[in-house]
Amino acid sequence: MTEVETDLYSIKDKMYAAADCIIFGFDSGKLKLLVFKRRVEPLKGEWSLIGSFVRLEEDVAEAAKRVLKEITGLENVFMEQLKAYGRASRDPGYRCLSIAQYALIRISEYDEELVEKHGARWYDIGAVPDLVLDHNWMVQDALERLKQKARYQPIGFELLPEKFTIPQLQKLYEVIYQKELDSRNFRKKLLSLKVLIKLDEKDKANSRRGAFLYKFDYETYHKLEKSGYNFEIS
Amino acid sequence: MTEVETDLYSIKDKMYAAADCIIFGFDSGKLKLLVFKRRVEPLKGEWSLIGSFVRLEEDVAEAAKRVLKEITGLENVFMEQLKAYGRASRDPGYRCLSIAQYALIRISEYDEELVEKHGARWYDIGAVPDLVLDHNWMVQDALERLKQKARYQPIGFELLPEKFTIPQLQKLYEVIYQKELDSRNFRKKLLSLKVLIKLDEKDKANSRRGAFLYKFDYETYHKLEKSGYNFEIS
DNA sequence: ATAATAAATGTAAAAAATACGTTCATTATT
DNA sequence: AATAATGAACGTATTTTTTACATTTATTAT
Repeated sequence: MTEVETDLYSIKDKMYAAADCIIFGFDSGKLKLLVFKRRVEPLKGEWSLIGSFVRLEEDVAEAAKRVLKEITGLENVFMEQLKAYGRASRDPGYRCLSIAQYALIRISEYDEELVEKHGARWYDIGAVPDLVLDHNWMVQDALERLKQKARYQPIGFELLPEKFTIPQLQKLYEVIYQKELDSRNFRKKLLSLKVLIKLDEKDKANSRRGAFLYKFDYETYHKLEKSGYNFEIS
Repeated sequence: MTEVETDLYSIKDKMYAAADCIIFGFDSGKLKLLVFKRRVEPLKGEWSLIGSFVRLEEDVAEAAKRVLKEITGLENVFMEQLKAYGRASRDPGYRCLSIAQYALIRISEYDEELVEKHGARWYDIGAVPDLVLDHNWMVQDALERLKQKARYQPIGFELLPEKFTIPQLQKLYEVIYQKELDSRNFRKKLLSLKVLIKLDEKDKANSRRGAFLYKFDYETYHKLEKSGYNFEIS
Protein backbone atom coordinates (compact mmCIF):
# COMPACT_ATOMS: atom_id res chain seq x y z
CA MET A 1 0.00 0.00 0.00
CA THR A 2 1.63 3.21 -1.14
CA GLU A 3 0.64 6.63 0.13
CA VAL A 4 -0.91 7.51 -3.18
CA GLU A 5 -3.25 4.57 -3.05
CA THR A 6 -4.10 5.39 0.53
CA ASP A 7 -5.14 8.86 -0.36
CA LEU A 8 -7.12 7.76 -3.35
CA TYR A 9 -9.53 5.88 -1.15
CA SER A 10 -9.53 7.92 2.02
CA ILE A 11 -13.00 8.66 3.25
CA LYS A 12 -12.05 9.46 6.76
CA ASP A 13 -14.66 12.02 7.62
CA LYS A 14 -17.06 9.44 8.97
CA MET A 15 -16.88 6.59 11.37
CA TYR A 16 -17.63 3.14 10.04
CA ALA A 17 -17.97 -0.17 11.75
CA ALA A 18 -17.23 -3.56 10.29
CA ALA A 19 -18.09 -7.01 11.54
CA ASP A 20 -15.33 -9.49 10.75
CA CYS A 21 -15.69 -13.19 11.40
CA ILE A 22 -12.97 -15.62 12.31
CA ILE A 23 -14.59 -18.79 11.09
CA PHE A 24 -13.01 -21.96 12.42
CA GLY A 25 -13.59 -25.46 11.20
CA PHE A 26 -12.03 -28.84 12.01
CA ASP A 27 -11.41 -31.45 9.37
CA SER A 28 -9.16 -34.51 9.10
CA GLY A 29 -7.41 -33.60 12.30
CA LYS A 30 -6.68 -30.04 11.25
CA LEU A 31 -8.01 -26.73 12.43
CA LYS A 32 -9.10 -24.59 9.48
CA LEU A 33 -9.96 -20.99 8.80
CA LEU A 34 -12.38 -19.70 6.18
CA VAL A 35 -11.33 -16.57 4.31
CA PHE A 36 -12.51 -14.77 1.21
CA LYS A 37 -11.48 -11.99 -1.09
CA ARG A 38 -12.09 -8.48 0.12
CA ARG A 39 -14.94 -6.82 -1.68
CA VAL A 40 -14.14 -3.16 -1.17
CA GLU A 41 -11.36 -0.83 -2.11
CA PRO A 42 -8.65 -0.41 -1.05
CA LEU A 43 -7.09 -3.88 -1.17
CA LYS A 44 -10.06 -5.26 -3.05
CA GLY A 45 -9.40 -8.86 -4.01
CA GLU A 46 -6.88 -9.57 -1.26
CA TRP A 47 -7.47 -12.36 1.23
CA SER A 48 -9.54 -11.16 4.13
CA LEU A 49 -11.63 -12.42 7.01
CA ILE A 50 -15.23 -12.72 6.04
CA GLY A 51 -16.84 -9.46 6.96
CA SER A 52 -19.04 -6.57 6.08
CA PHE A 53 -19.78 -3.04 7.10
CA VAL A 54 -22.31 -2.80 9.86
CA ARG A 55 -25.43 -1.09 8.63
CA LEU A 56 -26.75 1.87 10.53
CA GLU A 57 -29.90 0.12 11.65
CA GLU A 58 -28.30 -3.22 12.33
CA ASP A 59 -26.90 -4.77 15.51
CA VAL A 60 -23.24 -5.64 15.26
CA ALA A 61 -23.94 -9.27 16.11
CA GLU A 62 -26.53 -9.38 13.37
CA ALA A 63 -24.14 -8.05 10.80
CA ALA A 64 -21.81 -10.91 11.63
CA LYS A 65 -24.62 -13.43 11.36
CA ARG A 66 -25.73 -11.92 8.10
CA VAL A 67 -22.35 -12.24 6.46
CA LEU A 68 -21.76 -15.71 7.87
CA LYS A 69 -25.02 -16.86 6.38
CA GLU A 70 -24.32 -15.12 3.12
CA ILE A 71 -21.05 -16.93 2.60
CA THR A 72 -21.65 -20.32 4.22
CA GLY A 73 -25.40 -20.70 4.32
CA LEU A 74 -25.12 -21.43 8.03
CA GLU A 75 -27.30 -20.07 10.82
CA ASN A 76 -27.42 -20.77 14.52
CA VAL A 77 -23.79 -21.63 14.89
CA PHE A 78 -21.60 -20.79 17.83
CA MET A 79 -20.44 -17.22 17.48
CA GLU A 80 -18.98 -14.97 20.12
CA GLN A 81 -17.46 -11.56 20.06
CA LEU A 82 -13.71 -11.58 20.29
CA LYS A 83 -13.08 -7.87 20.65
CA ALA A 84 -13.12 -4.60 18.81
CA TYR A 85 -10.15 -3.37 16.85
CA GLY A 86 -10.10 0.37 17.00
CA ARG A 87 -6.79 1.81 15.91
CA ALA A 88 -7.44 4.96 13.90
CA SER A 89 -4.94 3.89 11.27
CA ARG A 90 -6.04 0.30 10.95
CA ASP A 91 -7.80 0.75 7.63
CA PRO A 92 -6.20 3.06 5.08
CA GLY A 93 -9.49 3.65 3.33
CA TYR A 94 -11.93 4.39 6.10
CA ARG A 95 -12.06 5.31 9.73
CA CYS A 96 -13.42 1.93 10.53
CA LEU A 97 -13.68 0.01 13.74
CA SER A 98 -13.87 -3.71 13.36
CA ILE A 99 -15.75 -5.84 15.80
CA ALA A 100 -14.27 -9.28 15.41
CA GLN A 101 -16.32 -12.34 16.19
CA TYR A 102 -15.22 -15.92 16.06
CA ALA A 103 -17.45 -18.72 14.90
CA LEU A 104 -17.10 -22.47 15.29
CA ILE A 105 -18.74 -24.47 12.59
CA ARG A 106 -19.14 -28.11 11.73
CA ILE A 107 -17.21 -28.22 8.54
CA SER A 108 -19.41 -30.93 7.07
CA GLU A 109 -22.44 -28.69 7.17
CA TYR A 110 -21.54 -25.58 5.26
CA ASP A 111 -22.86 -24.90 1.77
CA GLU A 112 -19.98 -25.69 -0.58
CA GLU A 113 -21.60 -24.10 -3.55
CA LEU A 114 -22.15 -20.80 -1.77
CA VAL A 115 -18.63 -20.76 -0.44
CA GLU A 116 -17.24 -21.37 -3.89
CA LYS A 117 -19.47 -18.76 -5.46
CA HIS A 118 -18.04 -16.14 -3.11
CA GLY A 119 -14.48 -17.17 -3.74
CA ALA A 120 -14.08 -18.22 -0.14
CA ARG A 121 -11.53 -20.84 0.86
CA TRP A 122 -10.51 -22.94 3.80
CA TYR A 123 -6.91 -22.70 4.92
CA ASP A 124 -5.12 -24.85 7.36
CA ILE A 125 -4.60 -22.75 10.47
CA GLY A 126 -0.88 -23.19 10.17
CA ALA A 127 -0.87 -21.89 6.60
CA VAL A 128 -3.16 -18.90 6.61
CA PRO A 129 -2.03 -16.45 3.92
CA ASP A 130 -1.38 -12.78 4.50
CA LEU A 131 -4.69 -11.13 5.17
CA VAL A 132 -5.62 -7.49 4.79
CA LEU A 133 -5.24 -4.92 7.55
CA ASP A 134 -5.00 -6.37 11.03
CA HIS A 135 -6.85 -9.57 10.17
CA ASN A 136 -3.91 -11.87 10.85
CA TRP A 137 -3.77 -10.44 14.35
CA MET A 138 -7.43 -11.12 14.78
CA VAL A 139 -6.82 -14.74 13.87
CA GLN A 140 -4.03 -14.96 16.42
CA ASP A 141 -6.19 -13.41 19.10
CA ALA A 142 -9.07 -15.70 18.25
CA LEU A 143 -6.85 -18.76 18.49
CA GLU A 144 -5.71 -17.61 21.86
CA ARG A 145 -9.29 -17.16 22.97
CA LEU A 146 -10.28 -20.54 21.64
CA LYS A 147 -7.45 -22.12 23.59
CA GLN A 148 -8.55 -20.44 26.80
CA LYS A 149 -12.20 -21.01 26.34
CA ALA A 150 -12.06 -24.66 25.27
CA ARG A 151 -10.52 -25.47 28.62
CA TYR A 152 -13.49 -24.38 30.69
CA GLN A 153 -16.41 -24.55 28.36
CA PRO A 154 -17.58 -27.32 26.09
CA ILE A 155 -17.24 -25.34 22.90
CA GLY A 156 -15.00 -27.84 21.14
CA PHE A 157 -18.07 -29.89 20.34
CA GLU A 158 -19.26 -27.09 18.07
CA LEU A 159 -16.45 -28.02 15.71
CA LEU A 160 -17.25 -31.74 15.58
CA PRO A 161 -20.12 -33.56 13.97
CA GLU A 162 -22.95 -34.24 16.35
CA LYS A 163 -21.68 -37.79 16.67
CA PHE A 164 -17.98 -38.08 17.29
CA THR A 165 -15.46 -40.51 18.69
CA ILE A 166 -13.19 -39.96 21.64
CA PRO A 167 -10.02 -40.17 19.57
CA GLN A 168 -11.50 -37.49 17.29
CA LEU A 169 -12.23 -35.27 20.25
CA GLN A 170 -8.76 -35.83 21.61
CA LYS A 171 -7.24 -34.86 18.30
CA LEU A 172 -9.26 -31.67 18.33
CA TYR A 173 -8.01 -30.73 21.77
CA GLU A 174 -4.47 -31.57 20.75
CA VAL A 175 -4.74 -29.22 17.81
CA ILE A 176 -6.25 -26.44 19.88
CA TYR A 177 -3.80 -26.79 22.76
CA GLN A 178 -0.89 -27.53 20.44
CA LYS A 179 0.28 -30.38 22.58
CA GLU A 180 -0.12 -34.11 22.72
CA LEU A 181 -2.39 -35.63 25.28
CA ASP A 182 -2.30 -39.06 26.88
CA SER A 183 -5.17 -41.04 25.48
CA ARG A 184 -5.90 -42.98 28.67
CA ASN A 185 -6.00 -39.89 30.83
CA PHE A 186 -7.97 -37.96 28.27
CA ARG A 187 -10.63 -40.63 28.00
CA LYS A 188 -10.79 -41.03 31.75
CA LYS A 189 -11.19 -37.29 32.27
CA LEU A 190 -13.83 -36.88 29.59
CA LEU A 191 -15.94 -39.76 30.78
CA SER A 192 -15.67 -38.60 34.38
CA LEU A 193 -17.37 -35.36 33.40
CA LYS A 194 -20.56 -37.32 32.78
CA VAL A 195 -21.67 -35.28 29.81
CA LEU A 196 -21.01 -37.69 26.98
CA ILE A 197 -23.64 -40.11 25.78
CA LYS A 198 -22.21 -43.30 24.38
CA LEU A 199 -24.05 -44.49 21.32
CA ASP A 200 -24.49 -47.98 19.98
CA GLU A 201 -22.71 -47.08 16.79
CA LYS A 202 -19.13 -47.19 15.72
CA ASP A 203 -17.13 -45.10 13.34
CA LYS A 204 -14.91 -47.37 11.31
CA ALA A 205 -13.26 -44.70 9.24
CA ASN A 206 -9.98 -44.94 11.09
CA SER A 207 -9.59 -48.46 12.32
CA ARG A 208 -10.71 -52.00 11.75
CA ARG A 209 -12.07 -52.28 15.21
CA GLY A 210 -13.95 -49.02 14.95
CA ALA A 211 -14.44 -46.42 17.67
CA PHE A 212 -17.67 -45.86 19.51
CA LEU A 213 -19.57 -42.72 18.70
CA TYR A 214 -20.64 -40.30 21.42
CA LYS A 215 -22.90 -37.29 21.64
CA PHE A 216 -22.46 -34.34 23.93
CA ASP A 217 -25.27 -34.19 26.45
CA TYR A 218 -26.19 -30.51 26.47
CA GLU A 219 -29.22 -31.07 28.64
CA THR A 220 -27.28 -32.67 31.45
CA TYR A 221 -24.50 -30.16 31.03
CA HIS A 222 -26.83 -27.21 31.49
CA LYS A 223 -28.35 -28.81 34.56
CA LEU A 224 -24.99 -29.50 36.13
CA GLU A 225 -23.77 -26.05 35.21
CA LYS A 226 -26.49 -24.45 37.28
CA SER A 227 -25.43 -26.37 40.35
CA GLY A 228 -21.83 -25.20 40.41
CA TYR A 229 -20.28 -27.87 38.23
CA ASN A 230 -16.98 -27.17 36.55
CA PHE A 231 -16.21 -28.40 33.09
CA GLU A 232 -12.48 -28.49 32.62
CA ILE A 233 -10.20 -30.23 30.18
CA SER A 234 -6.53 -29.58 30.53
CA MET B 1 -37.37 7.74 28.35
CA THR B 2 -40.52 8.43 26.39
CA GLU B 3 -40.79 8.17 22.64
CA VAL B 4 -41.04 11.89 22.28
CA GLU B 5 -37.77 12.49 24.05
CA THR B 6 -36.14 9.78 22.00
CA ASP B 7 -37.11 11.47 18.79
CA LEU B 8 -35.99 14.87 19.96
CA TYR B 9 -32.41 13.72 20.14
CA SER B 10 -32.21 11.16 17.36
CA ILE B 11 -29.21 11.70 15.14
CA LYS B 12 -29.14 8.26 13.71
CA ASP B 13 -27.81 8.95 10.26
CA LYS B 14 -24.22 8.48 11.32
CA MET B 15 -22.27 5.89 13.18
CA TYR B 16 -20.59 6.99 16.39
CA ALA B 17 -18.24 5.19 18.70
CA ALA B 18 -17.88 5.75 22.40
CA ALA B 19 -15.22 4.59 24.81
CA ASP B 20 -16.68 3.77 28.21
CA CYS B 21 -14.54 2.88 31.18
CA ILE B 22 -15.41 0.58 34.00
CA ILE B 23 -13.08 1.97 36.63
CA PHE B 24 -12.54 -0.29 39.60
CA GLY B 25 -10.93 0.61 42.87
CA PHE B 26 -10.46 -1.21 46.16
CA ASP B 27 -10.74 0.52 49.49
CA SER B 28 -11.35 -0.61 53.07
CA GLY B 29 -12.07 -4.11 51.93
CA LYS B 30 -14.62 -3.05 49.34
CA LEU B 31 -14.57 -3.10 45.58
CA LYS B 32 -15.64 0.27 44.18
CA LEU B 33 -16.74 1.71 40.87
CA LEU B 34 -16.21 5.26 39.68
CA VAL B 35 -19.11 6.85 37.80
CA PHE B 36 -20.01 10.35 36.73
CA LYS B 37 -22.89 12.30 35.29
CA ARG B 38 -23.51 11.92 31.59
CA ARG B 39 -22.48 14.98 29.68
CA VAL B 40 -24.58 14.63 26.53
CA GLU B 41 -28.24 14.53 25.72
CA PRO B 42 -30.29 12.46 25.95
CA LEU B 43 -30.11 11.46 29.62
CA LYS B 44 -27.70 14.26 30.40
CA GLY B 45 -27.00 14.37 34.10
CA GLU B 46 -27.82 10.73 34.79
CA TRP B 47 -25.24 8.41 36.32
CA SER B 48 -23.04 6.90 33.68
CA LEU B 49 -19.77 5.12 33.21
CA ILE B 50 -16.99 7.50 32.51
CA GLY B 51 -16.76 7.81 28.78
CA SER B 52 -16.53 9.91 25.71
CA PHE B 53 -17.12 9.78 22.00
CA VAL B 54 -14.17 8.46 20.09
CA ARG B 55 -12.76 11.15 17.85
CA LEU B 56 -12.31 10.42 14.19
CA GLU B 57 -8.55 10.59 14.32
CA GLU B 58 -8.18 8.86 17.66
CA ASP B 59 -7.53 5.23 18.57
CA VAL B 60 -10.27 3.71 20.69
CA ALA B 61 -7.80 2.81 23.41
CA GLU B 62 -6.56 6.38 23.41
CA ALA B 63 -10.02 7.78 23.84
CA ALA B 64 -10.39 5.66 26.94
CA LYS B 65 -7.06 6.82 28.29
CA ARG B 66 -7.95 10.40 27.54
CA VAL B 67 -11.17 10.32 29.49
CA LEU B 68 -9.63 8.39 32.36
CA LYS B 69 -6.94 11.00 32.68
CA GLU B 70 -9.42 13.81 32.35
CA ILE B 71 -11.51 12.59 35.24
CA THR B 72 -8.97 11.02 37.57
CA GLY B 73 -5.66 12.52 36.57
CA LEU B 74 -4.28 9.01 36.21
CA GLU B 75 -2.11 7.65 33.42
CA ASN B 76 -0.40 4.32 32.91
CA VAL B 77 -2.91 2.29 34.81
CA PHE B 78 -4.06 -1.18 33.96
CA MET B 79 -6.71 -0.92 31.29
CA GLU B 80 -8.00 -3.64 29.01
CA GLN B 81 -10.77 -3.83 26.52
CA LEU B 82 -13.81 -5.68 27.79
CA LYS B 83 -15.82 -5.83 24.61
CA ALA B 84 -17.87 -3.76 22.22
CA TYR B 85 -21.56 -3.16 22.76
CA GLY B 86 -23.18 -2.84 19.39
CA ARG B 87 -26.94 -3.15 19.59
CA ALA B 88 -28.49 -0.71 17.16
CA SER B 89 -31.00 0.41 19.76
CA ARG B 90 -28.62 0.72 22.68
CA ASP B 91 -28.52 4.52 22.65
CA PRO B 92 -31.74 6.36 21.91
CA GLY B 93 -29.89 9.44 20.76
CA TYR B 94 -27.21 8.14 18.44
CA ARG B 95 -26.26 5.08 16.49
CA CYS B 96 -23.38 4.56 18.77
CA LEU B 97 -21.19 1.56 19.44
CA SER B 98 -19.53 1.52 22.79
CA ILE B 99 -16.19 -0.08 23.31
CA ALA B 100 -16.04 -0.81 27.01
CA GLN B 101 -12.71 -0.99 28.78
CA TYR B 102 -12.11 -1.79 32.37
CA ALA B 103 -9.42 -0.14 34.43
CA LEU B 104 -7.93 -1.11 37.77
CA ILE B 105 -6.62 1.75 39.79
CA ARG B 106 -4.98 2.26 43.14
CA ILE B 107 -7.65 4.21 44.85
CA SER B 108 -5.15 6.16 46.92
CA GLU B 109 -3.57 7.67 43.85
CA TYR B 110 -6.37 9.39 41.98
CA ASP B 111 -6.79 13.14 41.95
CA GLU B 112 -9.64 13.87 44.35
CA GLU B 113 -10.02 17.43 43.25
CA LEU B 114 -10.41 16.51 39.61
CA VAL B 115 -12.89 13.78 40.41
CA GLU B 116 -14.95 16.15 42.46
CA LYS B 117 -14.81 18.86 39.83
CA HIS B 118 -16.34 16.46 37.30
CA GLY B 119 -19.05 15.32 39.65
CA ALA B 120 -17.67 11.82 39.65
CA ARG B 121 -18.27 9.47 42.56
CA TRP B 122 -17.17 6.15 43.92
CA TYR B 123 -19.87 3.59 44.61
CA ASP B 124 -19.54 0.37 46.41
CA ILE B 125 -19.81 -2.37 43.80
CA GLY B 126 -22.81 -3.79 45.60
CA ALA B 127 -24.63 -0.46 45.50
CA VAL B 128 -24.06 0.91 42.04
CA PRO B 129 -26.99 3.12 41.05
CA ASP B 130 -28.96 2.78 37.84
CA LEU B 131 -26.70 3.84 35.03
CA VAL B 132 -27.68 5.05 31.58
CA LEU B 133 -28.16 2.75 28.62
CA ASP B 134 -26.51 -0.65 28.95
CA HIS B 135 -23.88 0.54 31.40
CA ASN B 136 -25.05 -1.64 34.26
CA TRP B 137 -24.58 -4.65 32.00
CA MET B 138 -21.11 -3.50 31.21
CA VAL B 139 -20.33 -3.40 34.91
CA GLN B 140 -21.65 -6.93 35.32
CA ASP B 141 -19.62 -8.17 32.39
CA ALA B 142 -16.51 -6.42 33.67
CA LEU B 143 -16.94 -8.00 37.09
CA GLU B 144 -17.21 -11.38 35.45
CA ARG B 145 -14.07 -10.72 33.48
CA LEU B 146 -12.21 -9.52 36.55
CA LYS B 147 -13.20 -12.70 38.36
CA GLN B 148 -11.90 -14.86 35.53
CA LYS B 149 -8.78 -12.91 34.91
CA ALA B 150 -7.67 -12.47 38.50
CA ARG B 151 -7.42 -16.23 38.76
CA TYR B 152 -4.71 -16.64 36.14
CA GLN B 153 -3.03 -13.30 35.97
CA PRO B 154 -1.64 -11.12 38.71
CA ILE B 155 -3.90 -8.18 38.01
CA GLY B 156 -5.27 -7.91 41.53
CA PHE B 157 -2.11 -6.11 42.54
CA GLU B 158 -3.12 -3.20 40.31
CA LEU B 159 -5.87 -2.48 42.81
CA LEU B 160 -3.62 -2.47 45.87
CA PRO B 161 -1.00 0.00 46.98
CA GLU B 162 2.48 -0.95 45.88
CA LYS B 163 3.10 -2.25 49.39
CA PHE B 164 0.36 -4.45 50.74
CA THR B 165 -0.16 -7.11 53.37
CA ILE B 166 -1.26 -10.66 52.79
CA PRO B 167 -4.51 -10.22 54.71
CA GLN B 168 -5.25 -7.22 52.48
CA LEU B 169 -4.60 -9.27 49.37
CA GLN B 170 -6.76 -12.06 50.68
CA LYS B 171 -9.60 -9.68 51.34
CA LEU B 172 -9.32 -8.41 47.78
CA TYR B 173 -9.57 -11.91 46.37
CA GLU B 174 -12.48 -12.66 48.64
CA VAL B 175 -14.31 -9.63 47.34
CA ILE B 176 -13.57 -10.46 43.72
CA TYR B 177 -14.45 -14.15 44.02
CA GLN B 178 -17.33 -13.46 46.38
CA LYS B 179 -16.30 -16.21 48.70
CA GLU B 180 -14.29 -16.63 51.83
CA LEU B 181 -10.85 -18.12 51.63
CA ASP B 182 -8.88 -20.02 54.23
CA SER B 183 -6.10 -17.76 55.42
CA ARG B 184 -3.56 -20.53 55.95
CA ASN B 185 -4.08 -22.00 52.51
CA PHE B 186 -4.17 -18.60 50.88
CA ARG B 187 -0.89 -17.52 52.40
CA LYS B 188 0.74 -20.84 51.57
CA LYS B 189 -0.39 -20.66 47.98
CA LEU B 190 0.68 -17.08 47.47
CA LEU B 191 4.10 -17.57 48.95
CA SER B 192 4.63 -20.74 46.95
CA LEU B 193 4.27 -18.70 43.76
CA LYS B 194 7.56 -16.99 44.58
CA VAL B 195 6.53 -13.62 43.25
CA LEU B 196 6.07 -11.70 46.46
CA ILE B 197 8.90 -9.78 48.06
CA LYS B 198 8.64 -9.55 51.83
CA LEU B 199 9.62 -6.16 53.14
CA ASP B 200 11.05 -5.22 56.49
CA GLU B 201 8.07 -3.06 57.27
CA LYS B 202 4.78 -3.69 58.92
CA ASP B 203 1.38 -2.18 58.44
CA LYS B 204 -0.17 -1.65 61.84
CA ALA B 205 -3.42 -0.19 60.64
CA ASN B 206 -5.42 -3.29 61.46
CA SER B 207 -3.75 -4.98 64.38
CA ARG B 208 -1.50 -4.41 67.29
CA ARG B 209 0.94 -6.96 66.05
CA GLY B 210 0.99 -5.50 62.56
CA ALA B 211 1.22 -7.39 59.29
CA PHE B 212 4.30 -7.53 57.12
CA LEU B 213 4.20 -5.59 53.89
CA TYR B 214 4.99 -7.23 50.57
CA LYS B 215 5.60 -6.06 47.03
CA PHE B 216 4.73 -7.92 43.89
CA ASP B 217 7.87 -8.91 42.04
CA TYR B 218 7.02 -8.06 38.44
CA GLU B 219 10.53 -8.75 37.24
CA THR B 220 10.61 -12.30 38.51
CA TYR B 221 7.06 -12.83 37.36
CA HIS B 222 7.85 -11.85 33.80
CA LYS B 223 10.89 -14.09 33.79
CA LEU B 224 8.96 -17.07 35.11
CA GLU B 225 6.12 -16.36 32.72
CA LYS B 226 8.38 -16.81 29.74
CA SER B 227 9.42 -20.24 30.92
CA GLY B 228 5.95 -21.74 31.11
CA TYR B 229 5.07 -20.81 34.67
CA ASN B 230 1.44 -20.67 35.70
CA PHE B 231 0.14 -18.08 38.07
CA GLU B 232 -3.06 -19.31 39.59
CA ILE B 233 -5.04 -18.37 42.65
CA SER B 234 -8.24 -20.21 43.25
C1' DA C 1 1.16 -7.43 84.48
C1' DT C 2 -2.80 -8.52 81.87
C1' DA C 3 -6.14 -8.49 78.23
C1' DA C 4 -7.14 -8.05 73.68
C1' DT C 5 -6.44 -8.51 68.72
C1' DA C 6 -5.23 -9.81 64.28
C1' DA C 7 -1.01 -12.21 62.17
C1' DA C 8 1.46 -16.14 61.43
C1' DT C 9 2.27 -21.00 61.16
C1' DG C 10 2.00 -26.88 60.14
C1' DT C 11 0.16 -31.26 59.24
C1' DA C 12 -2.79 -34.94 57.88
C1' DA C 13 -6.31 -36.49 54.60
C1' DA C 14 -8.53 -36.31 50.26
C1' DA C 15 -8.68 -35.40 45.54
C1' DA C 16 -6.72 -34.70 41.15
C1' DA C 17 -3.18 -35.23 37.74
C1' DT C 18 0.29 -37.87 35.79
C1' DA C 19 2.91 -41.72 33.90
C1' DC C 20 2.83 -45.87 31.75
C1' DG C 21 1.87 -51.18 28.90
C1' DT C 22 -1.36 -54.65 27.56
C1' DT C 23 -5.38 -56.65 25.62
C1' DC C 24 -9.30 -56.32 22.40
C1' DA C 25 -12.23 -56.13 18.20
C1' DT C 26 -12.21 -56.13 13.61
C1' DT C 27 -10.74 -56.60 8.74
C1' DA C 28 -7.58 -57.84 5.11
C1' DT C 29 -4.45 -61.16 3.61
C1' DT C 30 -2.80 -65.61 2.90
C1' DA D 1 -9.58 -71.11 8.27
C1' DA D 2 -5.64 -69.07 10.31
C1' DT D 3 -2.76 -65.10 10.74
C1' DA D 4 -1.25 -60.36 10.64
C1' DA D 5 -2.12 -55.79 11.24
C1' DT D 6 -4.24 -51.67 13.31
C1' DG D 7 -6.14 -48.35 16.17
C1' DA D 8 -9.52 -48.64 20.39
C1' DA D 9 -10.15 -49.50 24.98
C1' DC D 10 -8.79 -50.06 29.62
C1' DG D 11 -6.40 -49.95 35.09
C1' DT D 12 -3.12 -48.95 38.55
C1' DA D 13 0.51 -46.93 41.15
C1' DT D 14 2.83 -42.48 42.06
C1' DT D 15 3.08 -37.74 42.53
C1' DT D 16 1.15 -33.38 43.08
C1' DT D 17 -2.30 -30.33 44.52
C1' DT D 18 -6.03 -29.02 47.32
C1' DT D 19 -8.53 -29.01 51.33
C1' DA D 20 -9.62 -28.95 56.22
C1' DC D 21 -8.57 -27.49 60.53
C1' DA D 22 -6.40 -25.07 65.81
C1' DT D 23 -2.72 -22.93 68.20
C1' DT D 24 0.86 -19.69 69.14
C1' DT D 25 2.88 -15.02 68.50
C1' DA D 26 3.78 -10.05 68.46
C1' DT D 27 2.20 -5.92 69.82
C1' DT D 28 -0.49 -2.26 72.14
C1' DA D 29 -3.79 -0.47 75.39
C1' DT D 30 -5.41 -0.82 79.85
